[in-house]
Amino acid sequence: MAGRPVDQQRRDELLDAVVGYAVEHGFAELTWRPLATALGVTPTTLVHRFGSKEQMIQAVQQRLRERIITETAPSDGVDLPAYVRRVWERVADPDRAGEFRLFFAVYGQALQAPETFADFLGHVVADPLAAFAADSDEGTATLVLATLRGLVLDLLTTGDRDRVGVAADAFIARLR
Amino acid sequence: MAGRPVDQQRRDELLDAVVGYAVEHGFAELTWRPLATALGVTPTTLVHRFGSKEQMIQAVQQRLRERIITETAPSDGVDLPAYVRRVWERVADPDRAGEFRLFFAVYGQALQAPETFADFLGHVVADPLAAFAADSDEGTATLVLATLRGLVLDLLTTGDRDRVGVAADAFIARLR
DNA sequence: CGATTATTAGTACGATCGTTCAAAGAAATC
DNA sequence: GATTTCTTTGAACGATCGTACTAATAATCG
Repeated sequence: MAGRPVDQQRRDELLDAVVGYAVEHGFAELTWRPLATALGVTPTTLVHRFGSKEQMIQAVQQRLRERIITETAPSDGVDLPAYVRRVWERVADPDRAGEFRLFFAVYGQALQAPETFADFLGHVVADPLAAFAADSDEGTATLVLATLRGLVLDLLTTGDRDRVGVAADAFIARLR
Repeated sequence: MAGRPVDQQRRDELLDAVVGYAVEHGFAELTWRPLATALGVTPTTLVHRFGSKEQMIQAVQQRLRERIITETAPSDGVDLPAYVRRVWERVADPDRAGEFRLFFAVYGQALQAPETFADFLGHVVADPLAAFAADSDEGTATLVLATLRGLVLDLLTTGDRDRVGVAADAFIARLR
């Protein structure tokens, strides 16, 4: 008594397309009709797939976490400065700028609707913190995470790779 | 040939009320009718006062900058560590948490709509950076700003004042 | 006083929002 | 082949959105 099986590949493909649309057009413009038009489907298809807009948003932020937060780990046994440098090079990658802009857009909205984004807020600090704390103490891990996030914010705002790069180098050098 | 004079006090009062509403209800819920109802006026009053919703948003983010970014300056001649500590104590003030949540909500949206928020993005880093750079070099100023912003993000997310406070202390101590 | 401008209100318009409903084709099991 | 489940569609609903228009009242200048 099993009907047509779930097409997981199609579901992942749809979610990735939604995230891509959000990266391009902004988190605030994530509405059924323009999104569906851009994806070449009807709004009903998206509604059926995600259930509701809030559930779709939850799926998007969860995928974002997978793409961004999980990128932090693991350290592969190298020492902390080398580990932090590698993470920095990843998060400062210009190809990732769109993803991080969306990340901070979701983050900002999450801070103003904590109950709706409880999942996001529960992991956005705790997960990378645990990764950094494995190679240092909790205070240093907190500092590393905060500094990296702040530097990325600066980079996304000003685009000044030279100045921000110097600051990142100085920070990493001081970790030794 | 001058008619009734502009009531600047009333205008400031209205803008402050709008910012207060945004702090409470979130940046995403900033729409004419619920806002007007909460403020005890009609939507038309707000439209006439601010011109359009986009102009109102611009006014809100400008007021936010005045409240938050300007709070960073000045250093009053004390050395950098003492200056940074004083700024940290201000931005970590629990009474300011609502304002900073709104700040990061606006910031996140600004990153995804740079042309609309050009004013905000043009000042959000440059202004405090100039304040910190007056007492240090550009690299250190960049690092200080990024770290403070990141620590505030952590604090708003987790509320873990102890852990974040330890990290802030360690950072400031390392500035000497 | 008359002219002018600011402030506030009431009404209404078109657009877009999220969501629901009925229905058709596709892919699996029995 | 009948049944079941997944996928997708088109049409439509009520609600809310930003905004324009008209008008009344208040405060200033000439």
